[in-house]
Amino acid sequence: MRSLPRSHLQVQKATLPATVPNGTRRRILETALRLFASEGFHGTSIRDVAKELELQPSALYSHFPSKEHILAELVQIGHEAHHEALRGALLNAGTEPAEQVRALVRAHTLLHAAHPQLAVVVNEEIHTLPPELSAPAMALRNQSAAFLREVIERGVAMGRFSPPHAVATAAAISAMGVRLPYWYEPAGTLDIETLADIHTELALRMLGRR
Amino acid sequence: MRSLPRSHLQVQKATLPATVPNGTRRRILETALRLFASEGFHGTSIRDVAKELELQPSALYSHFPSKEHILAELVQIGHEAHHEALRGALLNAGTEPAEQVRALVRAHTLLHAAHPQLAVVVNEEIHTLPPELSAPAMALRNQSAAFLREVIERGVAMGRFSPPHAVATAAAISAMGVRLPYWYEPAGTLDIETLADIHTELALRMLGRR
DNA sequence: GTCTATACTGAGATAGAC
DNA sequence: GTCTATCTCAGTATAGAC
Repeated sequence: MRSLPRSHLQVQKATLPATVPNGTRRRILETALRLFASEGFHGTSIRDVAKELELQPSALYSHFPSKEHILAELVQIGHEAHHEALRGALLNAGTEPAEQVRALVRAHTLLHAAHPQLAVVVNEEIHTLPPELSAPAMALRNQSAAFLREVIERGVAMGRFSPPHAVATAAAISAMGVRLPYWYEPAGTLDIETLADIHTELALRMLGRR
Repeated sequence: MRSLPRSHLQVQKATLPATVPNGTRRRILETALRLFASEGFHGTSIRDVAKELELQPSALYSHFPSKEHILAELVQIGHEAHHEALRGALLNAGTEPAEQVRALVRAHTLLHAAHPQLAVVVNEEIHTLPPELSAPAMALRNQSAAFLREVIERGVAMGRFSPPHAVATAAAISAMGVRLPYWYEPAGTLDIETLADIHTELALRMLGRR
């Protein structure tokens, strides 16, 4: 390997949500995920993936019709897990805007901390997919973004929040989670529950909750 | 083009800081920057760059010894501009921690808003460089990160700031700027001066300034 | 579902004339 | 400093046997 890896992302075992069934297909996805996160999609060849799995390159084509379809599946899995986590969090959060923000930020942060490689690949490589392969994920992404936006707008309307700018503040809150895989190391001193608490506190401070 | 481009990044003229002298070398860097931002480093071929410039591929090798060296130059330019902007801002900011944070966040945000493609390429592709080519930029990056970290630590020590966690809050403040190119469109209703004000306000709220 | 073998294409880079 | 021509290799993917 000639390139400079993302150090802690590379060594970590690439974790996929439990929703993906075991078997060769899952092993392909896990291996591709780790390599895509470390070397990028275009920087990883079908041969690299096959070698890691001790398979011949041709064997992969029994499971996926193309390398792009492997990426598309990862992108879809990531977006489904994210959307499901936010939806579930909101469902159990009561009606108070501050509680809803807490639930959303907590879920957003925990997911990015638990699946850092998936987050990196999903966010950096979705643009390399042709539109027909990325469309379902993009739809989910828009819905997930709307969760936070709507909670903030409702909190503002109810007089609970006073952010300097609703859209920019929503982006800032989301950015905390999205950037997590680039600096946070789960093996360090800061555990992910504490981190989620910190992010909820930062989000509520940005929103000027009263 | 088969891939889904980052819509507004693709159409925008790729801007390089004024420090890069005019000439063929600059034109190569600008074109490579636009293509790398849209298609990724590995997704862009030397032939793509040459075609866009109406040159033969071999002509590029009179200006750069390899494709990787083009990327390395862009990464270096980006890090130098960033470091220079933060250093200059801090120099003119007085001694009050809140003023220093304001200056740093303002510079950080303005730079990411003014050079979105450069920010994207620098952050997503620096890892594809071999360590010897990325080392100078990595050194600058560490110094730039230290600016904000030290101002926050000093503010905490002086009793001016009360962030829930200094490191995580510094990361959150930085993330606002880094994620800007992925959602902010300069052509829209939110001008970059207002945006910089919003980000400084958000940063100071996160820090709990009194 | 995995293998061996290979087709085909596009990649980065170089040689040498002008 | 740019051109034409070309080398060499690695890439995705397929054919057909087991």
